[in-house]
Amino acid sequence: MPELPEVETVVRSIAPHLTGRRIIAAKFTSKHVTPGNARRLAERLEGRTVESVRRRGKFILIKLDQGLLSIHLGMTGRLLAKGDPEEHTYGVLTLDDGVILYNDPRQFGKIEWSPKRVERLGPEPLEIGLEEFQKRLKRKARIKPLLLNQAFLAGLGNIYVDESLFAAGIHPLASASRISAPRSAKLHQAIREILTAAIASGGSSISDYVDAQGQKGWFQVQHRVYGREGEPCVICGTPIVKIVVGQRGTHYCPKCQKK
DNA sequence: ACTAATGTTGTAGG
DNA sequence: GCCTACAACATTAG
Repeated sequence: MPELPEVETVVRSIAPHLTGRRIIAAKFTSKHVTPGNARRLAERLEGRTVESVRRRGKFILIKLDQGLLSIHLGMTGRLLAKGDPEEHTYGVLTLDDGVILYNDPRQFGKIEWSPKRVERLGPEPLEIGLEEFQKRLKRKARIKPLLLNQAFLAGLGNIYVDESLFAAGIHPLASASRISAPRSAKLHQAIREILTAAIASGGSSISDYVDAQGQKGWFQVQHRVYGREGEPCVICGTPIVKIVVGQRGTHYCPKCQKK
């Protein structure tokens, strides 16, 4: 479900329910979502008070009076501030006021204590400056897999990479180092504008994504290439093409996006 | 039955 | 170290 805008929306919608709350009890029931010792993780959480909730890349970081809890939603994770446990509920936090549920049918998500993975993340796409962005682009890799690399930039996923490359007029197979300065400047701006607009729309709900209240986002209606294979390009009318790049479905306009 | 899905990680090879 | 392809994780929907 989750790329930067979706995770940001979840953080904003869950924060009021978590901040200042005390965790009375915790229970985790998936060896995939909570690898290692789920029981010990629960014990570490019980009795703790939540100081703040923030996002870093696609991670939800919950700062406690002692320690840090991180939640990554994987592909189908949902963090909900209401409802009852269901078939695929693998985490329950009982608060002094309220309950937080973690649902995840595919169990690709992760709930961890002070994860090392967060330290390896690249810069935030909404914070990096143009100069630094262009400097980091001087690499041999193809632009699409590079933008998906969380150590390069933290938070972009398949939808927003395709949308950003379309907006910048860059072919997904283009070599990053060969993108001209005006083009990379356009890409930098496109990423910022698209992520900002997506956050304002509450994210994109393709299949699973909802916020902490169970509300869907609406940015999917503004997608210009993602999920539009065979449909006319909104700029030139050429049918949108779908190929595979780095094992990921990749949508682009063959006329508007040149290598 | 088969394929693809908003993600990440580990391995192998160039 | 960088880059690429492939497999794996588990479930659902078309």
